[in-house]
Amino acid sequence: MPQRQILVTSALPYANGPIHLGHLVEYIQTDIWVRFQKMRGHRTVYVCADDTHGTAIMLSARKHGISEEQWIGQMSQQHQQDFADFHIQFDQYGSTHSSENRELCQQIWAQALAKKLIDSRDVQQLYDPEQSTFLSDRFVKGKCPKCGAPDQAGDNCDKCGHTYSAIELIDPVSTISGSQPEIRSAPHFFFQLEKCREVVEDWIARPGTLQSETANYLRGHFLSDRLRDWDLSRTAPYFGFEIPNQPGHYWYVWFDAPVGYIATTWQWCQSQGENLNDWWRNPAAEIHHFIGKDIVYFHTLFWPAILHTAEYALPTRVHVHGFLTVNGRKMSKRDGTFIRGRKYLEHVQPAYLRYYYATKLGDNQDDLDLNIAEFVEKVNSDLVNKVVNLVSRCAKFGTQTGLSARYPDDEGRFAYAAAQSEVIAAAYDAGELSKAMRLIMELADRANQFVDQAQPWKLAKVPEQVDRLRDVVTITLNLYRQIAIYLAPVLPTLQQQSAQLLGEPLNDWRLAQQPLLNQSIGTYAHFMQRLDIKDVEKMIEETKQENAAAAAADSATTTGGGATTNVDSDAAVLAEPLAAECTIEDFGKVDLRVARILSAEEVPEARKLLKLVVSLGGDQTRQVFAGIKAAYNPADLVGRLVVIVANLKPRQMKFGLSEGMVCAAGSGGAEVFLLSPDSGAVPGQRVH
RNA sequence: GGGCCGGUAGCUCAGUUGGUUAGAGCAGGGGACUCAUAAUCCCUUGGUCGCGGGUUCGAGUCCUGCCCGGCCUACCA
Repeated sequence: MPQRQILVTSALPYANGPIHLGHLVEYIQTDIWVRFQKMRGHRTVYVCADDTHGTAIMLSARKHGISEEQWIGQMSQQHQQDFADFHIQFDQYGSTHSSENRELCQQIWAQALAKKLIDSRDVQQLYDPEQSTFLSDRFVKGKCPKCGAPDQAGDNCDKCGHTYSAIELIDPVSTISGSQPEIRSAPHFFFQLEKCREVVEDWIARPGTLQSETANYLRGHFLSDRLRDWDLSRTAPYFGFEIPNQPGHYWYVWFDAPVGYIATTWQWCQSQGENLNDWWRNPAAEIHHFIGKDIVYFHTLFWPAILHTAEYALPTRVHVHGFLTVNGRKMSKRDGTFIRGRKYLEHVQPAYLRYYYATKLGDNQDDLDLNIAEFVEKVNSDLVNKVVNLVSRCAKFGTQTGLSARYPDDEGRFAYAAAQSEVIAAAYDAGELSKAMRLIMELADRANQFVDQAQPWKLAKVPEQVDRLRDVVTITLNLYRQIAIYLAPVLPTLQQQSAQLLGEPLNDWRLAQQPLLNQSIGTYAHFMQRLDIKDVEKMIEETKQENAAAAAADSATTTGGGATTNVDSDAAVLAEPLAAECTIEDFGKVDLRVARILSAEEVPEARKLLKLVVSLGGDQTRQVFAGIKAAYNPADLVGRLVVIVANLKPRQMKFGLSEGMVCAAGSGGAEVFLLSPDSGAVPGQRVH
């Protein structure tokens, strides 16, 4: 098999919110595909980056009172931690706000200008005078100019379906400030896509470039007509790259975002001593984009046109997937189904989601439903009861006997699974992950059937049968080993555990062709635990509560203009009057940090204390005794974020050393309320 | 409004260019076994293939109308 050279990207997550289970459909799918290609021995590079520009990010930074750079910096850190914890392994993770990206954008822009593809003309737009910003359609509401329906966004009416321009809205209101926007005119720069029609049409017609539904969609919706010009610019204030020689004008985020794919590849090349042109201007190298169906047209119309303009290679294939629904419905904050990756990890291991998604993903754009009951059943019945069970039921014998020196007659079972190698590989390669999973589970069924027939538990009772027992173990573990290899792209942790037990790395697809022999077997400890639906339900319940709390807090801040009456009693502040004034320097002496509770346990001899171990990120942990026993159940605390006084002088207590203090409000006893940061905060961040 | 996609057993899905009594996994029912994480193995009950027309010797598969769901519809990210 000739070695392929494959560059793979996932869509760039927008640096304006945490990674949720919907995002993960894509990253997990891509990561599985990449791991598979690497196991097949192909030279594969997987790059991704945070998408950091645009009005929304500018506004978020403003709202939190920090610079855009600070905002996207902490977002990026959070995203990368989430990805790593779901075992998504990028070769390079960058940012669109990088010097490499700016330079590439400038080069591409210069070529577009030189080829006379950029046109400039005035555009009328709504402007928020209070916030001093132009308003994109999503930040304005008004009455539909056609049917008069209230509260419609700036592009189309969801009541009558009429599409219009934001300046046509009746009584428009800025959703940022609540003020009445004015109409202002400003020049914008347009990319003349129609001039690239032939390039795009040829590219779409290349076999393998697109799934048929994507090609149909493009032909039916765009290419049947004149391709409209694409507005590539935005007017200040905007967070992004300023256009050279055009002060006050910025590239629209969708211009510089996909260029981030190249920029991040470039960063990787620099770190590896590779040449960028070997990946982006090399006809022998493949380029694969994985994206969701909502951003198809950016990747399949503008992007190939831009690439062609700048004389880069066009993508080999754009893999488009559908959206995630939960229990058959759109993810919703109110239902608690808008689940953050971090929240998932507090309750369930990443391997289960990776496997479940794999069983449901094909090479199509159908939405994928995360059905909670099915999720639990599938994980338990496939992974625990079938696959891991194979090891679980014979490892004990294997530890006693080791593996035979010669592979025994197994009536063609190993050979069958070895022959399935290419069928399974073809399914992986085509993105038919659900088919690959089905084929692999069939192998697990066959192996379990073998064990039932061979009855090793009976052989183990007869000392003279030890040779036969060793043979049965050899067959079973080799059949299991093939399965572990085939599942390795999906379940890297299982791959490692299996490798350790078998004393051999399972990092190459071809290993499934030859049995492992003459090997001693380590001691087995459960590779996976059965999943309890209660854990999943708890995850949803907590998400629901957090979202409700966040929504309440949000509405409290946005309606804080005096219209709402404050009904809180003054009892608390009277009970504990304010302390004497302190200076900012005084406050600075107290180092408050966000921390995650790693473990919580009762201190039996203590009346009020719980012993907590909290993490400040990395391997920095603190042991803290907190007087919250009456108010909190230890099991409920594990995983949650709290605020601690991190530089408090350690204090030796009867039960051990306390290295900090957990912040809480309340009068004491059962009336104790731990402080939690809003979602987005990560352990180690200082509270200012 | 327009475009694309989907609608197959209780659930999640396979069904290649139309061809014999429509398949799998899970769930349900019965039995076996006891090595294994209430795991495993054997047998088994479930379907007017969204609805109505049409083409054909023959339609889940092709055409057409309708119903339901998802996405897109361009200075939205």
